[in-house]
Amino acid sequence: MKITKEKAAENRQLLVETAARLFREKGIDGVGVAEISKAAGLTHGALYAHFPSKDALAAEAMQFSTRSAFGKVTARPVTLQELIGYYLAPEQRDNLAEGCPLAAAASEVARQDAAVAANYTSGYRQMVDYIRSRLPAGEGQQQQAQAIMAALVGAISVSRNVYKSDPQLADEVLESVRNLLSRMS
Amino acid sequence: MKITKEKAAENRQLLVETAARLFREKGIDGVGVAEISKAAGLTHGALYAHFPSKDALAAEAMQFSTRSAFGKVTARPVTLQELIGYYLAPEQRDNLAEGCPLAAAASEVARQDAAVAANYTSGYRQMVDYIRSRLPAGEGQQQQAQAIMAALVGAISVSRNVYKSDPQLADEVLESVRNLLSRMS
DNA sequence: TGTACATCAGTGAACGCGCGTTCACTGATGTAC
DNA sequence: TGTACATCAGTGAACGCGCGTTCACTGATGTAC
Repeated sequence: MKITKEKAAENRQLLVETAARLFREKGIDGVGVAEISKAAGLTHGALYAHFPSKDALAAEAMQFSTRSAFGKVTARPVTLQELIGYYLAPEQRDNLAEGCPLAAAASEVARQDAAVAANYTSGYRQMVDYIRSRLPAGEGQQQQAQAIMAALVGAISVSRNVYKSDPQLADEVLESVRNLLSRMS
Repeated sequence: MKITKEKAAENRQLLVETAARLFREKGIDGVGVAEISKAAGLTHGALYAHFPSKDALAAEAMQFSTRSAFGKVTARPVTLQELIGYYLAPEQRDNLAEGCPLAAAASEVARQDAAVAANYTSGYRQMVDYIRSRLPAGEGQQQQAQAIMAALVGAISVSRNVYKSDPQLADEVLESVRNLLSRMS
């Protein structure tokens, strides 16, 4: 049952988007190709018509989710202050599936396929460049931007990890890093 | 072939230590009970004589590794400056198996058993308290300590993730956060 | 425009494999007499 | 101290299950005439 080229392209894109969501939610090793395919309304055989392997899909999903997260941040002009507030909101922490992949895969990427890691690195660089563009000109701009991005990733990650046993502590983590970064920018 | 109580206790401890190392190195979902048992010189059956499930072992391993990492940090009196330098050294990044579990499991704990998460939270609190004790007295001490710990976790995680595609960038991340935290403490 | 056929996205059964867990069994240790 | 027996840490085969991947097949689409 062949379908139109247009529909096939749609299905491919749907697989990437579904994978990007599920990988962030459950981890790359935490979801199978069957689950991804089913969630996209297809069978796993169809997935292999579009991607040579799960790793290849993971690499493309990482690219998609970094771009998508970056797009949300840069949709309209925001100050660094607003960016930090947006990134470290409890809603971001609780929205794993659509959140920043740099945090969602924080301890997983180093163990993944090289292509996945390469796309993670690109996503990180893109965010650092954007943060840098919002910093006052001067020496150490690049370093500051890198430190801010790393602190954001750490804050969201730790907040998620302690959330189940101590939701109040989880909120405090976000607030603390928000204050730390505000004081210095 | 029963063995002495003493030897059995040793074997149990060996399983915990081996698991703590392997879980940090490959992720909790990335190692099986067979691999852990074999690395400890036992069979998986023996593992189940000591622990009711892999989750139970994971919880104990998390407790062990947080304590062990904390012990290394507090072995001798150090300033906050030294702590940050120690934690954000490239050697720490490259020594996943014996490093800080708060970073090694950064994006994995939220998806794990509640007992694992609870021990992660205890470990985090312990580190925050220690950092706090090294901060100059004053308002916002607790917040500062939390922010520092989160930034440390983020820096190590991001540095590990970008290392494979860009080792130089990985070093820059560590240096940037080192500078950020130095400037404010 | 109508017909014949090649293409190929998608289906679903099957593959080998490793997972966490269970369980009957072993045999040296630890204990009771 | 010596003997008889209960205990239980550890072994290894087996369990059902889900994993990533392969492949023969289907049938509507797209193309060539």
